[in-house]
Amino acid sequence: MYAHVIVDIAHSQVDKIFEYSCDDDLKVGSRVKVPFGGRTIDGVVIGVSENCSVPPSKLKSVVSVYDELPALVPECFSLMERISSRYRVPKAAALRLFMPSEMRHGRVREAYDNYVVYRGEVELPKSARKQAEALLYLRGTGSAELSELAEKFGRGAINSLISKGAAAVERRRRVRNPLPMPEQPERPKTLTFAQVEAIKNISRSDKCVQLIHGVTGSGKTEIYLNIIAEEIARGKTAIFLVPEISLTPQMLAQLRARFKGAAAILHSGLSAGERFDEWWRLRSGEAKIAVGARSAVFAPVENVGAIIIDEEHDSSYISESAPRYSTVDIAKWRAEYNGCKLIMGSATPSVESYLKAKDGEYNLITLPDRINKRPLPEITIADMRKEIKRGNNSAFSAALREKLRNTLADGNQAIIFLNRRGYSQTVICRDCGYVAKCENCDVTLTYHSEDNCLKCHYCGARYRMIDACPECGGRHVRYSGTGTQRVVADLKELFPQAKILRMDNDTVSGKDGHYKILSEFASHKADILVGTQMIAKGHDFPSVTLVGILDADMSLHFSDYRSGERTFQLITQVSGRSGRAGSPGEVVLQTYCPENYILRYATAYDYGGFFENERQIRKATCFPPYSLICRLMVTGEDERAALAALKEVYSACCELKESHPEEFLFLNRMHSPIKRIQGKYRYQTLMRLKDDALLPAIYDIAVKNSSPDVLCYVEENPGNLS
DNA sequence: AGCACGCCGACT
DNA sequence: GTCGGCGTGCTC
Repeated sequence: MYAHVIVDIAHSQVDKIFEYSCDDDLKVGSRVKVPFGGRTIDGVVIGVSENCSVPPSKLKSVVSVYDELPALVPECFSLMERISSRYRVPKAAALRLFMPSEMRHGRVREAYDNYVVYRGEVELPKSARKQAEALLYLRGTGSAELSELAEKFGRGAINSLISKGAAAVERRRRVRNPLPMPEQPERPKTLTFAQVEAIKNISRSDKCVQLIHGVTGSGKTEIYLNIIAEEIARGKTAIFLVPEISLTPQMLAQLRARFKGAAAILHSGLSAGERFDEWWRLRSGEAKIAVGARSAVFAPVENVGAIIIDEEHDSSYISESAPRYSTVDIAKWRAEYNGCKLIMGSATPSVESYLKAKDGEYNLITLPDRINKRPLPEITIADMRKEIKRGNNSAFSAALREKLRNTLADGNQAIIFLNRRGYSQTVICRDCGYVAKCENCDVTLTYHSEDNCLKCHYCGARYRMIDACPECGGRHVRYSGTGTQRVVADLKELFPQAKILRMDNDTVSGKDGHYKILSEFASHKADILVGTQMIAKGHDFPSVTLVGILDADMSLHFSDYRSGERTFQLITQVSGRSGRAGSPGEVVLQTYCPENYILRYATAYDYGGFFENERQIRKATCFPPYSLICRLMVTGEDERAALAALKEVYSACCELKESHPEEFLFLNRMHSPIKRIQGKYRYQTLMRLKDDALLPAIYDIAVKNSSPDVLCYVEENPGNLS
């Protein structure tokens, strides 16, 4: 037999099938070790054949097979083909998506513990006190972990019992369980009429993609869980995707209560071992539901009955490193392959998806009310220009302060949202205007008070705080702008008795970081949660009755066609954290431009109005989804080499424009707004295209001009243009 | 991607 | 005379 192998080298020159002789029982999908150019490397068997197309002189044989059960399910190969051709990456790069990275090179394995098992009584000398104690204990428990026994009774005593035959050592598999929690009681929930109707609507629909537009708190999660339960009952599996970090304690508890061990978590926060074990639980069929962030769309499940993408609009569903796949694309392909439905949900669907639903490509399900007709929180606009005129220079409007005081007095919780980490935005010299910048990146540094230093939020570099201006020697160095740290400090002064938690990139470092902060807040161990973007997503905190949005218009001023959409989504999502249980919630939205139409629609919870307005603007100006923005990035440490590559790339794009003038709405080359990140210069060719017809050609230009020292890549409708 | 093979400059 | 620079080419 001959194995057709893709070797684990993601390079165009070896992006082909290599043949090896192998045993007759080698299964397609197996991970193997193969000799390759004088060394041994990993590969994946994508097919086997009776005959061989390479000359015998070249032929070598498979060295070893990693797993009994082939790691890859058959579906992977069709996905591999589509990914590698759609995103122009070598097949090996596409294959890597299907396995946790730690599994490559066989770095992680199953974990085992040594157990001591009781075998029976033996005659012990009177003097052997410890042995007698240990034996008594062991008789009671039947078996116990070796390390635990050794600690209790001494390793010597245990060894003696083993040699006398009273006990034996047994190796037992230990399945590493991420975020272990006590057994969750099943809480039977009766569905509302609207939820039942939504589920019926979905099952009746003959369309592949279902879009649930449901206001925050309308009970989308319960709909997902019911659909999953139905599919599991039919013997199918399910994939449940949530945005990057929103695998909240509540969500986990619900899943565990409902599905027990049938749910497996795939998440970047897991340890290598935990991810390995969860992955194999899915692969072996023991677990049926893959829950996780975008990479879980590649979960090793067969016979998929439903794929769910919660918070469909979230930017974390687009991969930011090669292959730059869209999770929705992959999910559609998998749904197609399995003949199942893709169910996407959001309170603020992306303009693109909502348009597809309106146009009839997706089935649209609308849930206009919160559960039990609970009202959406009322949003009060605080005009910060007036506050300043009144002499209030603090970060908090009078209205927000007042409402915070009341909320705390009532024993409720509040969330304060702002989009800026650190203590203050930056330090500026009042004498000459000098602003501290990172040496490796073209961005200003942010002051962090806890370690009294300046940090770069792009590369993480730390610099000593300056007390004099390095340019002019002036001593009037001042902070400007407010960050989360500063807000916490100010709040502590205003409300010394309140317990305040901060959640941003600085405080959630490490495994389970988010989980810890969120569960601390959820169990009411703090009164106020201050945070960035990451507190906006899908969390359910029943006692939160006040949400303060400190800089609502910050994201409005980015020169980006999606800034309006993002601001609307952000305000709606953050507001949705308020008043989810008993008492009605409130929101204070602070802004310097209260008349802005996006803020008007957001405060009125008018998604329909927002969408129609936005759609007309996009159509009139020819922006996505009525066109495709394509950014061809050129980055490298050597500025001259990068510029040379940019020139090549740009002239290739110009040629393309000449042969297809009707496709191009815009074409230009330029510096990226941030000229350097982590020591790499960044140039770009920016295009706006009528449709995706020329995409393959543009990917081609990027691939052809990439070299070891200059990286070229394509971004489609990039989320930000920094 | 690695690691061979291969052809020209400054050293024990 | 050789050691080593990294330019092309191949890996079943």
